[in-house]
Amino acid sequence: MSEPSGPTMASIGRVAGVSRQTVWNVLHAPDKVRPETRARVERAIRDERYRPNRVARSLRTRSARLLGYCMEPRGGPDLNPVQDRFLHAVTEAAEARGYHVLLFTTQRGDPGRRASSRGGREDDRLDGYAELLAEAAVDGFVLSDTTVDDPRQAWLHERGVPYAAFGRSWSDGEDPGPWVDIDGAAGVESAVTHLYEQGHRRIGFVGWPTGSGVGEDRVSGWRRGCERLGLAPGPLARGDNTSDTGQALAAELLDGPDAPTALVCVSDVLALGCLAELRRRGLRPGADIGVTGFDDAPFAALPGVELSSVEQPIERVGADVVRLLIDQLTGEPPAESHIVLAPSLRVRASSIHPTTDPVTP
Amino acid sequence: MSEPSGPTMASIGRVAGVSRQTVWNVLHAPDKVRPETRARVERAIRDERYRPNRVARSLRTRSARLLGYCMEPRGGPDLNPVQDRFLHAVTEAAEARGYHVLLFTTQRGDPGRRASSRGGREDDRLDGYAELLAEAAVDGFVLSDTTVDDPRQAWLHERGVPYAAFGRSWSDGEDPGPWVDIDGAAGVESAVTHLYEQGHRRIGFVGWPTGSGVGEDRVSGWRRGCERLGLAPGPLARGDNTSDTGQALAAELLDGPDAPTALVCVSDVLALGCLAELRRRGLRPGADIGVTGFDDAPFAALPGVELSSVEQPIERVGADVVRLLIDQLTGEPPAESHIVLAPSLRVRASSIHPTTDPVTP
DNA sequence: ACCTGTGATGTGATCGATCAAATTCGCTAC
DNA sequence: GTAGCGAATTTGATCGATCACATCACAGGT
Repeated sequence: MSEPSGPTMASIGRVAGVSRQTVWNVLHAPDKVRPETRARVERAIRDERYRPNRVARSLRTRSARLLGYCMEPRGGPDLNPVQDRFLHAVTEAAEARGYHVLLFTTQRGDPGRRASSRGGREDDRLDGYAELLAEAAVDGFVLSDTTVDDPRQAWLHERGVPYAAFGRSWSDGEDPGPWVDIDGAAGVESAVTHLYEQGHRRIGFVGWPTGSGVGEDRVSGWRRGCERLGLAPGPLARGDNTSDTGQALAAELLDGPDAPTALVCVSDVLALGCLAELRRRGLRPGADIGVTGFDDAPFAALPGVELSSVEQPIERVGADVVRLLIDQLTGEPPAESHIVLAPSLRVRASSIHPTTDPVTP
Repeated sequence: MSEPSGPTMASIGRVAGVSRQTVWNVLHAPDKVRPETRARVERAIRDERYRPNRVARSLRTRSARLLGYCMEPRGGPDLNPVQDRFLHAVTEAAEARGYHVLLFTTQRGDPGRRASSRGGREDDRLDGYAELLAEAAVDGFVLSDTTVDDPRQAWLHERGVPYAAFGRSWSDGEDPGPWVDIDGAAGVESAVTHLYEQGHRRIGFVGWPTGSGVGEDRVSGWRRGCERLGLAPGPLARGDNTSDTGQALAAELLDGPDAPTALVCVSDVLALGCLAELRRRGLRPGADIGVTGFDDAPFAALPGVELSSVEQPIERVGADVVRLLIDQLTGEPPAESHIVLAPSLRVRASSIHPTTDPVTP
C-alpha cells in the first residue's frame, strides 16, 4: 500500500556509483560520458527500469508536454465520424514527438471557479482554455470545428498562446495562426467532374445556409466545376444539416423548373435525405439520379446506402496540425503555416450510371 | 517573447505582504487565517489572476491528476459511435473532480524506447500503460472495450494500479477490479418483449461468433425473453460484425425450416444487413418482419433506416467509471465496485407492426 | 514579572529533473 | 615536478506547491 516511488536519477546514480548529473548526461549527452561509465549507468537504468519523471521534468523545463483539445458537446450526427478519427491521429502524432493529448470540455467542473473570473466576462467557451493555460497544464492547443472568425483563434493569438487549428480561420483579415484544412472546393469539384463523366449535364447542389465558411467553400467548388466543364450551374437549394431537410431540398430541386439529373450534396447527412426522397419517388440512385455526399461518414459505405462521398484525409490533417503546433513549441522554424489537403472522391453505387462508360478526359 | 511566467504563491505573498504559506492557508485552510489578512491575500490573488501551477502541485503531491485513456485503433464502424460519447462523458466527469483525461495509443511513438524493454516481452498493448505509469504521468486508467479475461485488467491489478473499466471482465475467476457495464441481456430481452407485443411469436437471433462475453450476454437475454414469454427460441445464426454478414445471416434464417417473423440482432451493423436483405426480398421491415439492433448507432435514426435499437446510457457509464476510479485515487471508501446499467429500447419503424395494437402486459 | 497555551504567520526542506558553474581527473609540455 | 589544458564528473541552485516545524504575538493564570 505504501508508495514504492520508482527510481530517480539520484537513485540510479547511487546504484551506478555516479552523481545524478552523470545519469542525466548519459541520457541526454552520451558523448560527454566515458564509455565505461556510460555502460555502467545504462545498466543501472535498465536494471531499475528507470523512466524519467514527466512531472518533475515539466516543472523544471516549464513545459507540460501536453496538448489541450476541447471536446465540444456533440452536436448532430455530423461531426462525430470526424472527431474520433481526428483525435486518434492527433494522439498518435503527438506521441511520436513525446507529447500527449489532454482533453477538456467547455463546461467547467468546479463551480467555485466560475466566480473567480473578473468583471469583463469572457466568452464561456474560452474559460477552459484560460484555466489550463494559467495552471500551466498544457503547452498549446489543438482546435477543431473552427468557425468564421472563430473567437478562440483571436483570443489565443492575442495572448501569444501556441495553437494550430483544423479548419482555416475564414477571416477576411490576416490569419491569426496556423491551420490545416481540406480543400472542400476541390473535393466538390471532383464530384462534379465524376458526375459529368457519368453522363450528367445538369448537376444541382444541395448546400447549407449561407454564412458558413466551409459551406461556401464547397459551393464554390460546384460552381467552378460546372464552369470548367462548360455547364450552366444547375439549381441550388440550401438548408440546415439534417437528412429530413435533405429530403425536402431534393424534392424542391426535382420538382423545380429545370430538374437536375444529379445532386451534389454538401454533406452525407443531406445526401442521405436526398436518397430517401429518390427512393420515395421510385427513382434509382445512380441509374436515374446521381448523388454524392461529403465526409465519407461511416454510414455512406453501408449496404442499402452506398453513397459516393468525398473522403477527407483526417489522419493527415491530424498529423499536420500536430506538426504545426509542436514546431512552434520547440521553436522550429515554421516551414509553412497553412496547409490545404486535397480530399478524394470515393465512388459508390449512388453515382454510377450502369450504362455509361466512364470517360476519362 | 520572454516568459512572463505567471504569478506564484510566493509572488502573491509578496504583493499581499505575507509569506507563501499564508497564501496557501488562504486557499486550503481559510479559517486558519485572520479575516483581514485573508481578504488582503484574496484580493492579491484576484488582481494577479493567480492559479496554482498544476505541475508543481503534482510533483509535490505525487499525483498528476490525470487519467489515462488508450485510443484503440479504430476497428470497424461499430465501436466509434460509442467511443466518442464515452470520452466526452469521461472528460466531463473527470473535470468535475479536478482531473483531466490524457490520451495515448498503443503504438509507441519513440522507436528508441521499444528496445529498452527487457527480455520477457510483455504484450505490446501494455507498453503504453507501463510507460505512462513509470513516468508518473497519470494516476490511473480508464479502460474500455474489455474482452474476456482482458490481459490489461490482470496486469494493472497485479501492479496495484488504479483503474476502472467500461465492460465487465467476463472472467470466471474473481474480478480483478471495478467496472461499469450495460446489462446487454436485459436490453435484448426488452427487444424480445417488444416484438412479442407487436404480435411476433417466432423470434430469431442474429449474433456474433461464440466466445465474446458481450455477445453471449446478449444471446442469453434473447433466450431468457423467449422462455419467459413461453416461446420456443427461434432460430439462431452467428457471424462477424459486418452488415454483409448480417445480410447473409438474415437470408439463412428466412430460408430455414422454421422462418422467424422477427429478427433480434446483436448489433446495429448486423441489423442493417438484415434490413438490406429484407429490402432485397421486397419485405417491409416492421410490417412484414420485425428487426431490432443494438447500440443505437447514429445511422439507426436516419430516414430510410429507422432501425429500432437498444440504446446504451453511455453518458452514465462514463460518469460512473470515473467515479469508481477517482474514489480509488482519493482513498474514498469503495461504495460499490461493479455497476450494471439498464439500456432502453428505442422503438422505430423497423419493429412496429402497423396493424397490431401494442399490448402492454 | 513569569510561564504557558493558542492562534497566526514564517522558514526550511522536499518532490525529481535540469541548468550553470565548480571541481576533479588524466594527460601533455616545459 | 608542476603548470596547464581539456575531458569527465560533481555540487549548488532552481522550478512552484506542499508539508513539517519553528517562531511570534498576545491572552490568561499564578
